[in-house]
Amino acid sequence: MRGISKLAHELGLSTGTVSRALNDVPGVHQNTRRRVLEAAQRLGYEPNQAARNLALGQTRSIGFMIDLDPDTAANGDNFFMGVFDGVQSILTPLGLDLFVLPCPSKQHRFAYLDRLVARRLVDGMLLSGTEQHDPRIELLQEAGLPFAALGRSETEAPFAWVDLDFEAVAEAAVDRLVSQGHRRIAVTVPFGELNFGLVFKAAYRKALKKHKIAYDPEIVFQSGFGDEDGYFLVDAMLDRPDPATAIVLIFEAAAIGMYRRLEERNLRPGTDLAIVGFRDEAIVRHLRPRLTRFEVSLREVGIALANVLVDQINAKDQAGHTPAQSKVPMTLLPGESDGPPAKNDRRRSHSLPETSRSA
Amino acid sequence: MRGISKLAHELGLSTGTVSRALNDVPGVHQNTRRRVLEAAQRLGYEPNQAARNLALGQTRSIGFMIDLDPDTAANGDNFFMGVFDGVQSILTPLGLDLFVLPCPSKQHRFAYLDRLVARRLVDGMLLSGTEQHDPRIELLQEAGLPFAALGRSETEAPFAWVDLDFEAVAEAAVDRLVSQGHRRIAVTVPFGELNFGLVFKAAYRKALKKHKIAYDPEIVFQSGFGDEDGYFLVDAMLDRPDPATAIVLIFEAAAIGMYRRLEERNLRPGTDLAIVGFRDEAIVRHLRPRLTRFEVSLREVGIALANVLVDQINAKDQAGHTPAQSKVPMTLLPGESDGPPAKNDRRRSHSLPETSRSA
DNA sequence: CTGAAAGCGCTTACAG
DNA sequence: CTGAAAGCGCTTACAG
Repeated sequence: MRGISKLAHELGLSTGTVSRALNDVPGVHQNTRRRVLEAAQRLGYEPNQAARNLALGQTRSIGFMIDLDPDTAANGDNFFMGVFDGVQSILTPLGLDLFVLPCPSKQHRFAYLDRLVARRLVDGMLLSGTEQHDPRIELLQEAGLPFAALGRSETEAPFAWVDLDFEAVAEAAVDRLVSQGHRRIAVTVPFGELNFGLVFKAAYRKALKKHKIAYDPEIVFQSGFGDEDGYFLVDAMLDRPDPATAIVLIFEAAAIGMYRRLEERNLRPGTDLAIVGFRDEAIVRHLRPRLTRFEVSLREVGIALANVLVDQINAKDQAGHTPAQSKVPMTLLPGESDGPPAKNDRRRSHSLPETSRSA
Repeated sequence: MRGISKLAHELGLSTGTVSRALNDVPGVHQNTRRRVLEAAQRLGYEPNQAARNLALGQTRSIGFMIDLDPDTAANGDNFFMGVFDGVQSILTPLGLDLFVLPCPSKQHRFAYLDRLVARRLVDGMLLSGTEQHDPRIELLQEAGLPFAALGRSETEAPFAWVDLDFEAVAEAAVDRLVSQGHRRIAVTVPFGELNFGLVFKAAYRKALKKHKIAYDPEIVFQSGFGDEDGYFLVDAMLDRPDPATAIVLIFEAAAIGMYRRLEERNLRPGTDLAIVGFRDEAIVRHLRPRLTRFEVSLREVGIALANVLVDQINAKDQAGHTPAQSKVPMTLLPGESDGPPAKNDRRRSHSLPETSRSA
């Protein structure tokens, strides 16, 4: 005999009573409950999770799907740990466990999720790295599994999400650059289908419009998450007709590469090219001149995300429930990397050091 | 009706036969098997995980416990994603799922693990951030749950582990510095009980002995994982009698802070102070002068770790099985940050800029 | 080769 | 307030 029946046997009780005592079901004598709790404690009893899940039809656990794809993982690295902690701070008090489910780099995200969902492994799912059209969202909607996404998507039906306030970033950055005298402001967007690129671009266009600046797709640069992407960005930006005088990044690491390449070209960030960085991170904190960037609490992101999911779980089967959606604020940390445009443009040096990657 | 009984009903078969067909149990007619597989595919059937776990007494899944403790999380950030991918590459083909189990920053590691183990959530466990004495190891041994640790520990009974080859790092770094003419070589060790600090220090002492250099505990510096730790390290190193001429780091980010502080003091890494960095990472790749550092494949770490665990699982209940233990090689990437000691020591400037943190 | 039945360890109406 | 029993959805000896 093992598990709850062993415990019940030792106590001379039925498993039903023991179960009720353990689960705080009302209608158990106080003394009985005390005896049960004491014995459980003493014998180190914990209910078998599988049996409990089967009987209850739920798992009391939440999955958080992340990508191990090296392109985005480099980014995720400095992002998710903080988010997890925020998520846990909400879930743990509710008795919900968090399992992080890393999708192997070689596996298809949809197939990976599909299998997990069908196996009824978790009661709720957290998604990240949402794409413009993200079939995972429909999958979860059809499966009736409560979920919340870290990131928006163009998907038709409304769904629960939390996202960074990319609109605020675009507006604050453009406003600030314009007030410094910039009129030709470049931006970065991610490669591929990641939805935040769209969101950011739209907000950027809106901000330009506000200042009556024409939109020029030529100075919207695709970039990856690495600092080397910033390195190559400098040449791509400057070695073209009518180069921009400023750029707004939505990748943390890019600023590092940009600083390095600018230095190699004997140019100075903030003087010869204005740079507004993205998230405040240890890796950019010590750039000189100090990088203008945005602060966001990853813990708050996790908290918001967990709250939105819990709301979905509570509202399950509730007909007219509107999924919650919220943006986490990003506040500007002013630095000296985004000064006014240079009076005399010394950026087209003819004795440039070669970049390590040939064009 | 749902699940396997629904599937069986549609096919006019018993659940037993369907189960056997699905699980490749021999003794099912070929045509029957084909029909079952086809129907399962068509109806998107996946076995309920809880029911399967309960019937089998196993979960076919592996847990990987990580810490969300901010002190170490900053490190883990740039470490675990690569390791996960390596782990998955071994587990997935074996039909084992990986759940990452993040221990909330406020929760006690032992209690967190204890609960997971008692609930029989996984068939095997991967541990990280092992401490000198790590009670989690005994917990798992007593529970009889197969496990492998990323990192060694002083724990009595032998257990399965994979670790970075800190010995090779210490020896290669000291050899190289000595051959450049250094005799006074400092090292860093982590705060707290993390076991790799001990391992590294022992290897360092051994390497010194080889070169007949006396060990001086005064130049063994405790450090955290952040780049700011490197920043403060510079003053701690230099502003003392008889400062070391070289230092070996076992934290990636520290080099960044050191470079910055040295620059503020008008000193040059590699010329005024020799620095040997730790793991090659994007964040140190662009330091100039180029940082001498070590390369290790995180994927290989994950692969080794998963293999060691799988070996433990297979050997379960096997009496005389010796747990596998292995070190992942770290190979030197020579840079220019560790040149010979300066002829004239210009390190004690009397017009130092203040550090931002007062002493 | 297939089916009927027991069992995995819980929870929860239903009696008493 | 407590117990006996059914049921959650699988797997697997045991018959046939």
